[in-house]
Amino acid sequence: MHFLFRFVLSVLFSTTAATSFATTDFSACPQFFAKSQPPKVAPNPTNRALCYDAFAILHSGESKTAVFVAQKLNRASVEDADEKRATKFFADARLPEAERATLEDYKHSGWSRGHMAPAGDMPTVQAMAQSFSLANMVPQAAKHNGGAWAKTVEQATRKYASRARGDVFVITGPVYEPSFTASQGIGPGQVRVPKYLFKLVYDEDRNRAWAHWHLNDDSTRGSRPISYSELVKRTGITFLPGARPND
DNA sequence: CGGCGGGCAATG
DNA sequence: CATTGCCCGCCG
Repeated sequence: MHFLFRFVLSVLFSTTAATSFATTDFSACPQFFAKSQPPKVAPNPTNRALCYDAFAILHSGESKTAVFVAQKLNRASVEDADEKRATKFFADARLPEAERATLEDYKHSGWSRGHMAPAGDMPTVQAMAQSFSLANMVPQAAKHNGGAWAKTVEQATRKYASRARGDVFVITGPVYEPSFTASQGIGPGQVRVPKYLFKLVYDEDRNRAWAHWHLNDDSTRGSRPISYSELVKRTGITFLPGARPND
C-alpha cells in the first residue's frame, strides 16, 4: 500500500465538526410517540434527543447507544418500506465526539452493529440511509441479529403493522446490567454491550401493547412476548405516558 | 435447498 | 470511499 494512497484515504474519511449538538427534547418530532408523548426516563446530562425522518432516538453519552428508538408504523409505511438496503454506517455528527460511537469501536469487536429501528422498516431512501447512524446501533450478537431478532421480532412487527387498522407505535432499546465494575465496552470508545434487547409494540387502534424481550446472545430463539407492565417493571421506563394500554 | 435479510472483512 | 466476496440463520 502506498503512502500517498493512505493520505488520500485519510482526507476522504475526515469529517467536519458539528456546529451545534442535539437538543434534549422531542419537540421537533412528536409524531413518533403515542399521543405525542415520549417515554419518561430519569434525567441525564448526556441524554440527547435526535429526530430523523422515520424514527427518533434518545441517545446516551454514557453507553454511547440509544436509550430507546421510537417509530410509528402502519400499513402504508410498511408498504413503502421497499428501499434497497443501504450499507453505510456512520458516526452521528449531531452528537459530541466524546458521547458517540465510532466505526472503529465496532470494527473487529466480535459484535455486530444491530439496528434498533430496522433498515427494513424505512420508507424512503433518505430514512434508509439515516437508519445506519451508529446512534441507531447497539453491539449485538451476530447470529441473534440476523436470526431470531430479525425474523421473530422485526419481521413479525412489520407484518403486524401491515395488517393493523391504524398506527402502531414501536419502541426498541437495550438493557444493561446495573453493575459498572465489569468492562462491558467495545473499542476505544467503550461502547457498552447490552445484556437484553426489547421491542415494545403498541397498537393504538386496539389499545394493546406487548413487548419482545431477548437475551443478547447467539443462542437466543424466539419467545413469547411479555406484557407492557412487565416491561415497565424491568426497565423502569414509562414508555407510554399518554396511553393506558390493555396488556 | 434456494432466496432473502442480517451482517462481516479485504482490496485498490 | 466503492467494490467485491463471504458467512449465517430462517423461511417457504
